Amino acid sequence: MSAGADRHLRALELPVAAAAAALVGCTITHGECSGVIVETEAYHEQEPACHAFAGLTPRTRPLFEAPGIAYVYRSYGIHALLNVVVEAAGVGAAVLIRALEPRAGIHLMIERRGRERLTELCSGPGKLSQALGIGLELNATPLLGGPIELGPPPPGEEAAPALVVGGRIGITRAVELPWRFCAAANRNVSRPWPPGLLG
DNA sequence: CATGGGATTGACT
DNA sequence: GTCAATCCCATGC
Repeated sequence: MSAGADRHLRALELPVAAAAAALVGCTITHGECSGVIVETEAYHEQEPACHAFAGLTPRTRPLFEAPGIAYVYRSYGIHALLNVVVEAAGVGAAVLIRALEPRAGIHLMIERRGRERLTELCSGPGKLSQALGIGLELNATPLLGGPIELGPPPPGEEAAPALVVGGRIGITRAVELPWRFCAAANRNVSRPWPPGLLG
């Protein structure tokens, strides 16, 4: 087994921010569609941007379960957002998958999204759920051996990618936490940087 | 039971 | 840059 082939498994054992960083480069597969994770954010019950901050409720229950299951919830009444639950059972923490680089099932992604440009298929948390056909019915399902599969980096891509770290997007509280992790210079992130900004 | 607010996106000025 | 779509759920009466 080559180095890095179990990175997704090790990520599930880490504190949420480290897990979010480690998951960049790993893969998400649903049916015939798959992609490489290029953007994540960490959420933890001890900070107010996290749903689990409100405590254990019917909505947040999956966040408090054992690591390795999906937390899928509806955002703005329209979009399904996919999270990877991490940290020990009883602790509410999860990694939001914000963007993928499409790798397989691209024709089906195009059909579901109604767009053909590769960078418009999975470049956002709502977009990737639509592209992969992930809905609320997959909330709390396992990510190892379940309908959605969290996998290691593709063969030959086991090296940890360079990351850009910053504040999380689209929230109003705890924006100062540096808990957003993007694959540097990847065109599939939800908010690409202007040309040249990365140096 | 009524209300308000989103971990977003796409269309439009 | 602005803004509406749309619905689950936490909260408060």
